[in-house]
Amino acid sequence: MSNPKQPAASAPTTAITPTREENYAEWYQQVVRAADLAENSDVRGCMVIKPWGYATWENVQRVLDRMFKDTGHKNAYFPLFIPLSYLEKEAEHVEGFAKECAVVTHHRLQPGTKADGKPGLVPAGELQEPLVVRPTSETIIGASFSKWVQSYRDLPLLINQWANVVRWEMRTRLFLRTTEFLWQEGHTAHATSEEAMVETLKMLEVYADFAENWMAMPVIKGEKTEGERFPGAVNTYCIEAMMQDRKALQAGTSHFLGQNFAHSSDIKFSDANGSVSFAWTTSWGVSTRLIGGMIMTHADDDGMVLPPRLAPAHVVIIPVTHKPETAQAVHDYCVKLAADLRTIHYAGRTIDVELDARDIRGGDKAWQWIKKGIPLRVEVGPRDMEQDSVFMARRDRGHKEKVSVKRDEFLATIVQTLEDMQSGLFARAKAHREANTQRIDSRAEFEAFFGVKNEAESEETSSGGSVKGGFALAHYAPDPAVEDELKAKFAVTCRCIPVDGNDEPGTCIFSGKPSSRRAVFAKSY
RNA sequence: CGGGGUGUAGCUCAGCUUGGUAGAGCGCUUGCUUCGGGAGCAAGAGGCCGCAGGUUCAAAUCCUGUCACCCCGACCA
Repeated sequence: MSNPKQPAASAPTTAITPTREENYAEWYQQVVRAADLAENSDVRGCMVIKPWGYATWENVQRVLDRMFKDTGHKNAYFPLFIPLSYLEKEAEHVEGFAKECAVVTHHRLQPGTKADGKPGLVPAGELQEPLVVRPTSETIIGASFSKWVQSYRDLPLLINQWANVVRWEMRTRLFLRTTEFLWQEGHTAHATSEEAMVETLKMLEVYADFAENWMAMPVIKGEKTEGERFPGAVNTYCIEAMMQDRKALQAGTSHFLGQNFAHSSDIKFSDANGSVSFAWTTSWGVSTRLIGGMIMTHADDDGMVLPPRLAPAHVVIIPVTHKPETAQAVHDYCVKLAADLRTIHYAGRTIDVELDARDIRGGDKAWQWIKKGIPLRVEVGPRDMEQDSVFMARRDRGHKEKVSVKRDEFLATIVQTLEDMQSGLFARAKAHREANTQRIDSRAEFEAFFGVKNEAESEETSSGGSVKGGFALAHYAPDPAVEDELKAKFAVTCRCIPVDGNDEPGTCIFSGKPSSRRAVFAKSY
């Protein structure tokens, strides 16, 4: 494939322009579009999740839902609308979310004159009390919990809901931060502080397990410092992943809420001795942001790369049928191959197959699937059929690197091949994180590692290849003032204080105070 | 809410300075030739130039107003 307009030495072409090196943020948008995962809606800040993206989310849901049920949780559904007064009950909670709430004030439209003087429909029937579109559901679920919990025998109460929420963000990006997004939120109530904390950490573990073993995205489990804590929580735990541009992505959170929401929602129970106590609650969630994490962890300059275990389809069969005399036979052969593949079990379901018999050119077709990130592509033409073999390409290898495999062998090894890709993706992502994680032992080293803010920004827009930083592991005695300064000067935040048990005494590189372990610092999404 | 920018075909944009009946590329439709890795040629469909005023014989173009969106900041899963 040569480009007549360019000299022979022209750079290799990529399916996505710009490349990650050239402009990471724009590359991300282009991958989402080229992979047909989602698109912008006419509604500001909202996205349309397209079938390929939604099917990926459905796989996330299916696997996580099983994990939640296996840990004793039940699904339920609570209203989209939250009375304003509910939100006002928990002081920190209001403060945290008030600035980004969509508020419903009317319940009817009627013909009238709009603000711009034109005739049209105008809101009528003002509500006595405005309703807030849930930015999260602690308060309204708390209201139910207070009714459901009377006795210690009602505890623990382990509930999850799959829902949409709305947070009126200033700046949005597909999957990573949209005004409306899909998520799950777990809400639990317990008799003791200890039990609630065990739950909080158990679900953190579930998230880490899912991220690493299903998304192939290595994560660091840790606790947030005060400034990054969920509004109203006593402790917030998180999983943090490193994206290919070395920025951190918070991929999931689990909160120990203490008795804060039990107080504000009046969740009380009588214990075995007949004395009344407030319950201890937790909440935890992951969202469609995970899809953004998958993209930024695995995708390359040719588009999406899906971890096989969560891919909407594992393999696409592309019949090569441009010779009319063999077209029908090839097609029949492919239908049979698809049927046989669909009997094979993999990662909790059967192999999902796309048989792409569309009447478009083969090269174009193959590239569409490359961009969508399907793990395996197999071409079957008359020559392959004669030899009873398929021509297979893996998405984690070069797009020209194809091998002829006997049909039986292909069927016998496909599970192993997919698992191989799955673990390969994880290993690659982990190696990238480790290569860009540094132990930092002084403030000077820290500043050199991240550079000053303005410098970093100009680098980002021009050549992403020289962006400084990554994960810095430094001793730190938590202090909000220090974090404010780091954010202002370096656009760096304390991502978390890891809970991996690797305690190590030292001194804070900012204050010189004693520190019992290293924290993770990074630029973040 | 501050600072910058942009509204023209489904998408990306040119045209505007210097007014003269609407353009390109991609995509789409049809036909022919191609076809084991992003095809070529030909024909075709598709736009009240964001909206409202004004200037003018004449406005995508100049003027005024307005709305929307985008980017940068403050805020965030």
